[in-house]
Amino acid sequence: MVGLRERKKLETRRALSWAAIRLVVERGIAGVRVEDVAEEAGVSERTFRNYFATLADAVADRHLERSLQIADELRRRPAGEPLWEALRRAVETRFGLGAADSAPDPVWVAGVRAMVTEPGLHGAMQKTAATAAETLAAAVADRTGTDPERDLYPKLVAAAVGAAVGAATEHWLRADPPVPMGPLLVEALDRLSSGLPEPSEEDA
Amino acid sequence: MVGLRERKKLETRRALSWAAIRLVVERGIAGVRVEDVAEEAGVSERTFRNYFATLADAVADRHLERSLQIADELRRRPAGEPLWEALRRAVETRFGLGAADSAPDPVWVAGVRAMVTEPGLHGAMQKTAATAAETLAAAVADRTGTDPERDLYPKLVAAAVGAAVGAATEHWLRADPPVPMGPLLVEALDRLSSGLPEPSEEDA
DNA sequence: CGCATTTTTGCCGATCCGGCAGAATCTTCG
DNA sequence: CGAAGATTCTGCCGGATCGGCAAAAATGCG
Repeated sequence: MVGLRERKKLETRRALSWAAIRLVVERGIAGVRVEDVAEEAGVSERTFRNYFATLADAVADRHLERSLQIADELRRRPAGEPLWEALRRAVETRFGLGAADSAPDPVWVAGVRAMVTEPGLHGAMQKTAATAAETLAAAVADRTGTDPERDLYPKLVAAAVGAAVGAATEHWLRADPPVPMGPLLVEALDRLSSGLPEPSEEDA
Repeated sequence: MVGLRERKKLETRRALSWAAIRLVVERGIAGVRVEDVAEEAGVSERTFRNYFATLADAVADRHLERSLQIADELRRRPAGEPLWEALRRAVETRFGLGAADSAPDPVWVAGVRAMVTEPGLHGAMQKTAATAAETLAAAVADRTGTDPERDLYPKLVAAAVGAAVGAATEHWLRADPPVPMGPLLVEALDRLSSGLPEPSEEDA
């Protein structure tokens, strides 16, 4: 039972985050004040601060929400499925933007590009990655019967997956001509689960 | 030929960073103002800002310097050595604190603990990791004859190694009773280079 | 020593940041 | 429905951050 309150809160949060993304894409982070974002979202500056500590956090929030869904999706995969298979599917489902058939939301793509490009956003992005990794580690631990507190394994897997997604994203943004995201993700994860052997020859 | 100028500049930088670490360990990040750090290091607050954008950056700077050395060390490894062997040695050399024989610097350990513990430092730490990963990726690319711009491989490896070091560090800090860092690092990297297979049974 | 270059510093306005308390809004319960 | 209770929004405010600017100090060089 989600009351009106919860819903409005989430609405405000998303409105603020989207406003922050739009404005930062438009003017660059240096040209955006917290006040501007608050106004764009129709709340006071003080309210902005009730939701986010910094402008960068607001920008990164949409990315965080997406990232956290990987763990959700992993838990949703059938129990019998091998871990890396499940991880690949989970990541593909939640991050496989830019498929050949459906064009991704241009605002979102511009937003991601800004997040990767603007140095002022890197901190928040990395913090996002860390949070997502922790959540994913818990899901991996549950699936593999390990303990995040005692075993190195789940956090290692989570961090490695995060690294793979990050590397794939960066590569995807740079790609010219554009390539679909899905295959890049699959390639990165497959390499990971094969132990990252040195590429034998030119595999351009 | 490094002039007096260069040397003094580096000295000031390190003095500021160490001062920041000491004070943050002592009072927590919330209890430290930039002004305090500047005073402790014997320079003006404005000068602090010539070196670091934020207090957190100053704290993380020693860690950054260490992290960048992994790439140096990798380049120093013999060319014939397999990549993962070289990576393991490089990481072990630069990060293998807490060996059974020599106790690590307590101030440094407390500093690392603070960096991992204090949420206010996470952003700077992650930024550090990202910078180090980029540098390491370049070294990996050189060694494997790949191109960081075109190939996914070097960044993927660098990010994965960073993840392994991070997971090992976190685990090391939590370990009670304390365990030496070296073996943890080796374990993490070996698992990586074996494709992170699911742990078969209880391997407590 | 005297000049060129680089670094340090004080000054200052814009902005950030978060505690506080009252107003506004939603929720629960009689 | 209406009042009490809980939560959120907002204005106010002072301390701290942040970075541009130009004068002063330190360093390097001929």
